[in-house]
Amino acid sequence: MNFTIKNPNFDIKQTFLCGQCFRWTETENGVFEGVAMGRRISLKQDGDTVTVYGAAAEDIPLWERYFDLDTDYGEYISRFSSDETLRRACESSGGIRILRQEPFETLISFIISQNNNIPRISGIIGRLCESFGDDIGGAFSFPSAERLRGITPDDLAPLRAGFRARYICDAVEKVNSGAVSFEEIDALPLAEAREMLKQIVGVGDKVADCVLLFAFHKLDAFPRDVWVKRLMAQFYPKGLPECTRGAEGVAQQYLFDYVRNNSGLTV
DNA sequence: ACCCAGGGTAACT
DNA sequence: AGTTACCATGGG
Repeated sequence: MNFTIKNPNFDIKQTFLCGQCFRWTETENGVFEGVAMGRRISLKQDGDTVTVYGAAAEDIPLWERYFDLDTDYGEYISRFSSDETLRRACESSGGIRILRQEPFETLISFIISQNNNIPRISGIIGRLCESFGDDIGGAFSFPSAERLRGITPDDLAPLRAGFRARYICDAVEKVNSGAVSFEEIDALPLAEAREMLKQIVGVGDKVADCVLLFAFHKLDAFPRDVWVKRLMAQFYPKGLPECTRGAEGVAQQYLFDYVRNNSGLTV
């Protein structure tokens, strides 16, 4: 079935292409297709109306949660706009919503992301899904940690993930053993949740914060990649402005998308 | 041939 | 505590 979403500050193109997720692709003029939570849907946006195609009726609440439709982003935009740089970032990228993605998929995806570029990240993830995920009718789900139990770097050779293969294996093992517990991470404050994720070889501050922001919706997480380090040095040498307090991750994503899409900025 | 890519690790000061 | 080579792969 199909259903529609009317929600302010929701731009599917910005949301899907801002680098927080890797399994949504624009197939034809404005139509996005992808797989999340083992389900395949497509979406199209006309003005403030987003139409979702191919969703099961009972999954509507699940998608509403995935797209974070209950969060008032207008409030963040209003707060941020007291700062001039952030005001411009909101203008350019304020249609981004921080998705509530699946923890395991997000963890593996951002392990793969390190010292890598977005097209190749998507390629490696796609091959992981084709190799180990379930065929859900023309697409493949992201494999579970349980499905990947006991995997070795050699098993992952077809992915061409390079030195990251052993990091993936370590993550699978620690998730399956319970050393890394998503239930505990969900309940823990940012710093302690970060330390739990950093037990995994190949997970440092940046990857951990991406997982905490894009899967666990800890909006105070502030992933510092090369782009963010550059923009912080240029615009905020003394740190983020007060107006971002408690929603640093939302500001991060607006700023990241803003500087990446405006090559005129000297960052 | 060289550089970079949503970094992290190990081995150095 | 702060710096640096190296990591595997692919595109410019």
